[in-house]
Amino acid sequence: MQDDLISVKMERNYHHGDLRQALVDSALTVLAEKGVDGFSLRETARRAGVSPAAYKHHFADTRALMTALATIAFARLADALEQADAAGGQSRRCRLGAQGSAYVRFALAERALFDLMWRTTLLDLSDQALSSQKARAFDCLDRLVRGRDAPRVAYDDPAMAPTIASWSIVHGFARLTLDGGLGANEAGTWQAEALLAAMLDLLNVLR
Amino acid sequence: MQDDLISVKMERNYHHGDLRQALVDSALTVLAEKGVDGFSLRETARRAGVSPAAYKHHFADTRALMTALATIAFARLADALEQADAAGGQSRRCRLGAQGSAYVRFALAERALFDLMWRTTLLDLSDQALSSQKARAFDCLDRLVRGRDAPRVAYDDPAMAPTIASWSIVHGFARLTLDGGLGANEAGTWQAEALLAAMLDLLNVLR
DNA sequence: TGTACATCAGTGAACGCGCGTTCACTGATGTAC
DNA sequence: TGTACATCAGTGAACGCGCGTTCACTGATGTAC
Repeated sequence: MQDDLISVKMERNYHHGDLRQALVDSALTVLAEKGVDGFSLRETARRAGVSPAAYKHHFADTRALMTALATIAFARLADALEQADAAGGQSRRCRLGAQGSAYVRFALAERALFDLMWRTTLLDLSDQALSSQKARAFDCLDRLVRGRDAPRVAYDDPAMAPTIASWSIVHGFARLTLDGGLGANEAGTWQAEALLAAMLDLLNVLR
Repeated sequence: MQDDLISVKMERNYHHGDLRQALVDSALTVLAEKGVDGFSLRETARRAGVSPAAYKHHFADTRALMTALATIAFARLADALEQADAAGGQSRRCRLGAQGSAYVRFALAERALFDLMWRTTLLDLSDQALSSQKARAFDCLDRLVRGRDAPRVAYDDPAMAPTIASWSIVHGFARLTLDGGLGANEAGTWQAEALLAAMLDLLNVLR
């Protein structure tokens, strides 16, 4: 009863309560529905039931909002990879398969979010939160492939080849599947999982 | 002298001569300069020195023009792959390296064109010329990996795994390099070639 | 060879669109005394 | 506890933009007789 009154009051408040979160939520919805190219800030405001100028108190510009969304995306990806790694069992080969499969599943399930993560012209790459979540995802794979205690080296160091090869193969497969490079995969008949497993078996990356 | 008069006459002609080709040419320029997202038909018309409506006699709509550009892109890619394959020598392993390297070089050199090829929402996927050039590129790699006489099978057939794994690794690497997934590669210090070679060596795809 | 006329390939002004952002504003909240 | 006032978080109308496309048109070309 009391709660109802409060929540009604909050909904009708001139001051929103947590508009920032509400904007992020509806932005995620709009993004998922319309895709990266169809995304619009006005539509996001509309969904949040708020005027198109309201967002300015929470985000400097569209880029800032997009960057927040991409940060969430990388965080979710990192979560998925870490979870898959933990559930992957003892064998490193199995864990590699589990991570790769989680990567592809994430890309296929969250297509627009996955697109946004790599549409770097739309993002603020100097954003700390973004790059730290991105690093979290990368490190999860790198620790598995190169070993937990491998020294940190530059991305273009030859020692990185196994990690980058693994990342490339799952990333490339996800992109080709999403972008129709591999024929018609609309019907869902595409055996992404099985094929991916077969592909990772071709990769001499562990040991 | 005669030629000069003729060419001057042609330039000033109310009728253009070969507007279709001129539009394609300036579209390629605009695309390279502005990228896929910054591309505009009006700008293309401006560059061709022609009114914004003129294109209608040669292309049904923007999508048709984009599709023509993507077709050219796939044709160029297929050319590059075939050439690399021919120059790759006897060893299949070397030819694989040569094709992979050509693929990545194409992507890095023709960034906007490479982007467009995979931006399928902008293209008319039912276009015959487009799909035949796409197939040319795919077949070039497939013949090398699965062998010249391998039976045609569906893309999601397990027998396709080696071809798709190879394609995925070069495609993924190209995309990650372009999209900054692998750290700052602006300065050109990125050793794409060497790293790619090391990666392909990790792939057990031939024999 | 000349003329009438249909067809073709352009023009350029205009339309309508949705966008991100600006602006002056207003209503609610929090604080000082 | 009550009041004055600064601050904050919204409103909603308006601006300017460039876009793709439409429309009625016009100038050049090709063809029939």
